[in-house]
Amino acid sequence: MTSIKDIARLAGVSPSTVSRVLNEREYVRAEVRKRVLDIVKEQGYVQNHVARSMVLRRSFTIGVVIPYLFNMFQRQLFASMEFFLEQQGYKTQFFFLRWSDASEQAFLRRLKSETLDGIIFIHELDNPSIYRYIQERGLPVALCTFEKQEFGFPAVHIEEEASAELAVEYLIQRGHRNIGLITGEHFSFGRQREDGYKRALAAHGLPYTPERTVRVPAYNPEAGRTGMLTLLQRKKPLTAVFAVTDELAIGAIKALSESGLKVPEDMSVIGLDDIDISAFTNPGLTTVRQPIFEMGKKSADLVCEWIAHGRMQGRAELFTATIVERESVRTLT
Amino acid sequence: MTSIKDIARLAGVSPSTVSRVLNEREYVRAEVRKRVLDIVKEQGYVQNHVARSMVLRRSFTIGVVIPYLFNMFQRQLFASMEFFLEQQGYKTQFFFLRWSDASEQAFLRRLKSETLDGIIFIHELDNPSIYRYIQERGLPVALCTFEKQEFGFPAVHIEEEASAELAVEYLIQRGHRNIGLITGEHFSFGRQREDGYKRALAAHGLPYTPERTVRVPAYNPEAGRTGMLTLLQRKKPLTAVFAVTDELAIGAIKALSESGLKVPEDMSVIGLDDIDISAFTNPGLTTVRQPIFEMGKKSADLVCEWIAHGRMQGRAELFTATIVERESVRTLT
DNA sequence: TCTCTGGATGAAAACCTTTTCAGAAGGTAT
DNA sequence: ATACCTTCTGAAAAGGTTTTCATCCAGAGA
Repeated sequence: MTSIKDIARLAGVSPSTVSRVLNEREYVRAEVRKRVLDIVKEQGYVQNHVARSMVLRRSFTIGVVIPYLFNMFQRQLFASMEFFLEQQGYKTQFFFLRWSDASEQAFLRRLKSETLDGIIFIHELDNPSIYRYIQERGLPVALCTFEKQEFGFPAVHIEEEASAELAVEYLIQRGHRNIGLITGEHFSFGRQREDGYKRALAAHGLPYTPERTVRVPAYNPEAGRTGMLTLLQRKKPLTAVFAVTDELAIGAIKALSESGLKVPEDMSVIGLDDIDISAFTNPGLTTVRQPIFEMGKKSADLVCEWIAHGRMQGRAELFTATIVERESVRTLT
Repeated sequence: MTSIKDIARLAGVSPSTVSRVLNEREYVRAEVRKRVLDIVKEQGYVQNHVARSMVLRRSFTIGVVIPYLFNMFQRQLFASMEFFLEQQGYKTQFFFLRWSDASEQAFLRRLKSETLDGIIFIHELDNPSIYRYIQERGLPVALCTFEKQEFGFPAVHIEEEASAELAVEYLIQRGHRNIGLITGEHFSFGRQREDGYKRALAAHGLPYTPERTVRVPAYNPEAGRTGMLTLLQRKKPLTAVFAVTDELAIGAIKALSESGLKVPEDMSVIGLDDIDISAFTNPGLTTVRQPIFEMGKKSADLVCEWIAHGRMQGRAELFTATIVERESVRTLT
């Protein structure tokens, strides 16, 4: 491997000068610059990133923390982040966290050993020790899809409760009175969306009946399917269901068709997120759209600006969610 | 940040000794080892990974090259790789490549500057210069879902042609004679699956009619949708369609339902891949399953073993695909 | 002619590890 | 007592870069 020394020798200058050329410092004669650049090109030399990181004590790498079994919504989110991070000259290092203490501990160790320049969370951690470490170290950070009041980190998210309310409101306005809820465990957005559901009910004087709520262990289609099945089994009158994520909704629709029920004729279903695939289900899923792409961009910008300015720039970035009408909701007459 | 020197000073030994303890070398008194370990724990010290990579000239990092707009199949694949790589003590660095020369060049530069220990491709590159560079450098590598005869790299994949043949054969055996094909551009698997389609037709004495084939610019649902629409437009008699990927098939089903056609009553659809979501479409997608998880594991193992033994271990790993029967294919009577 | 100024350059230190080599201490065989 | 192992330890070099500091040189002003 050719090093900066080789280039220096070949160009008849010192390594310092080559470094200056490569990093576009001033104080180097145009003639010398050209000679160096020519040799660099000729030799196909590129800076050794490891050595560079070591001396500069920064890695030009942003960590992105994401659940190991990330869903399609999170996938689109991190694709968007990666795109903007790359655009600004940063590499992205993904950390896929499992839902275990061991996994979080391993992550903390890597965090300490790895010289990241910043970090974005798309995954809400229960254990505060990691957030605490980040705060103490003053590492630039952004939270995406949730917030942590206690730490005051910049957070990028929609108004979860209001968005859920929007979905249920949509159902109520179309004449639905007996509305089921499929939600999941863990993560504040689950609770918040549940609260939004209750608030919408309350706003219209509808009673909250616990039998119409089912709580499943994950936010994926399979969980949505079993959730819908148990809801059906309880035999409470039901004309519509709000699933707190699109993936749950997709599973719910599957369960309904398995049970010989038609969507939306026999049962309306509404989701929340608007992931890509929701436009391709049968029937097309009516849902509430999070501006995924923009949220990814904003998160990336937030850490990059923090790094550039040396201190935190914004606090919270609230995005608004909007209804996407497709075919999974019927108007009752 | 505490360094190995701080630990050494605190423990009253030299940095060399601390290093020996940390790397579990022999020749250090049990008593000293314990003292050092205690201080390490007390100080929460972890080795600086960058410095370590520099002196060892390896990064314990494997690169995974994947299309920027990776599909759900590739997503499951790389999740599986990441899992096994992590298990063997490697970090994973993802490279999301866009479909452009600039993107490939940028990747090559990073490849040169980054000291990766190995690399896995889930993305077939047209330009041979990258493969050539890897070969010259002797970098451990594995190809997943395709192969490159000229380079002799280890490759993990199914028999593409035979798998496609299996799908079409399934259709033929259920009485279908007029079978459409939706395939995409780029990537050898598209061509190979197309060949499999033709071979199945030929094996049963059925004519190949170009009007029943449509080639779309991508392998995603939207492309599948437009593909199906043009197929329908051509008004050739058709009772079944083979989409070369599940995502295409999902889009095709959507197009059919938009056109008022029922699957499988009016048209049968079969895919290939068996991605997670295929079990949740309506109707459930009949498809051909690639053993995604195992293929990811095998790819990871291949590079890890290459690294461990210092030279290439296997050449090609062929996996077999199997039919997954769901509800999107009807038997003609 | 002498001093000053400012641009251009190189030598060397620093970043944090690992590893080689040499040496010390203690034991054993001659 | 000497020579020779073993086991353990530390000093120093090495890895590839950036940056500080010192030096050199040319031109300007006195």
